[in-house]
Amino acid sequence: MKIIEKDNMLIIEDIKDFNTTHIFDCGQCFRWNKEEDGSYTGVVSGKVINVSQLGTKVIFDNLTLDDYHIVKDYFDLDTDYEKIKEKVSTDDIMKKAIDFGCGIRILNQDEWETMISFMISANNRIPMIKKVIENLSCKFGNFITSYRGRDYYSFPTPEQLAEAPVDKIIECKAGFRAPRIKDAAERFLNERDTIYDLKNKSYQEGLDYLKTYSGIGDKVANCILLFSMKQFDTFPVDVWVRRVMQTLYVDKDTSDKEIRRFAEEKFGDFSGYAQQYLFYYARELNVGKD
DNA sequence: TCCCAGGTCCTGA
DNA sequence: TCAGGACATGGG
Repeated sequence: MKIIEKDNMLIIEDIKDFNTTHIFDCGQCFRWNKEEDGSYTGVVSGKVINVSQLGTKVIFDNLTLDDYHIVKDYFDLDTDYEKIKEKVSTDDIMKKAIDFGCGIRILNQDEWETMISFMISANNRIPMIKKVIENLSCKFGNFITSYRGRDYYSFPTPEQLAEAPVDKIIECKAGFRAPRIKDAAERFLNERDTIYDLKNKSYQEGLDYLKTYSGIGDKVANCILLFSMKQFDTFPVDVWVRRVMQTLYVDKDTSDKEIRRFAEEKFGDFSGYAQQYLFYYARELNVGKD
C-alpha cells in the first residue's frame, strides 16, 4: 500500500479488499451519497470527504496527509481482510456471499452517531433513514462547507439534540422515534464516558447497557456494537438476515434469537463480518423475498 | 387500500 | 418467556 499526497488529495495505491460501492451500500452507514461520476461524498469526523476508486487505487479528495489517521481508522485500513474472509468462508453459501461482497469493510463509526442512526432504522427503510439523518443534520448540526454544489452539515451533537424540542425532531420525519432520540441525547450528556468506554468492555456488558435505552432492542444494540464499538462477535438479525438465514441455513420458523445463537456459534469472533456479507448478498439479490 | 421497512415496546397469557 | 398489536412515515 502506497500513500501519496497531491493537490488536497490523498491517493492510496495497491489497496486490498476495498470496494467503495460495497462499503457504502452494504447498509452499515447512512451519510454517504453517490456522485454522478460514481464517487462517494460523506462526512467523517466533521470533515467532508470524497472517495473515488479506480481498481486498486483509491482517492480521498479534500484530505491531506495530516488527516490520514482519520481515514485509516474509519476505513479500518490496518485490518487484513484476507484473513477475515478465510475465517468466514465456512461453506459454499458464505463463499458466494463473500465473492459477491468482496471489498466490504466494516467502518469504525462514531458511537453517538451510530446509536441515533440505528434507533432511526427501527421499522424504517434505508432511503428514509438517510433522509431523517440528513434532516436532523441540516436542522441541528453545524454547517461545514459546500462541496460540488451541495451544503454539508455535521451530525448533531448530543447537546444539540438534547436542546431540540421533540416537535422539531418530528419535523425531521423521525416519527414515533423522536422522543426516544431526545431521551438518548439527554442521557448521553451524563453517560458519555461510559459509552465511549464500551469498546473496551465485553460484548455482553455493552449489549446490556445499550438495551437500557428506550428504542434500543437486541437488533439495534448489536448494530451499534458492531459498527462503532469493534464488537465483531455479534450477529444482528433483521428482516433481510432472517430471510437469507431461513432460506439457506435454518427452518422457516426459527426465531431471531435462535438464528443469532446459531450464527454466533458458527462464525464465532467473525460473526459480524459474516452478517455483513450475508446482509448485502440477501438485499442486493432479494434472497428469500417472495 | 393494503403491505412493508436493517424493530421496539407494551400487554396479556 | 413469548406471541400479537401499535407505532410515524412514505413508497410500491
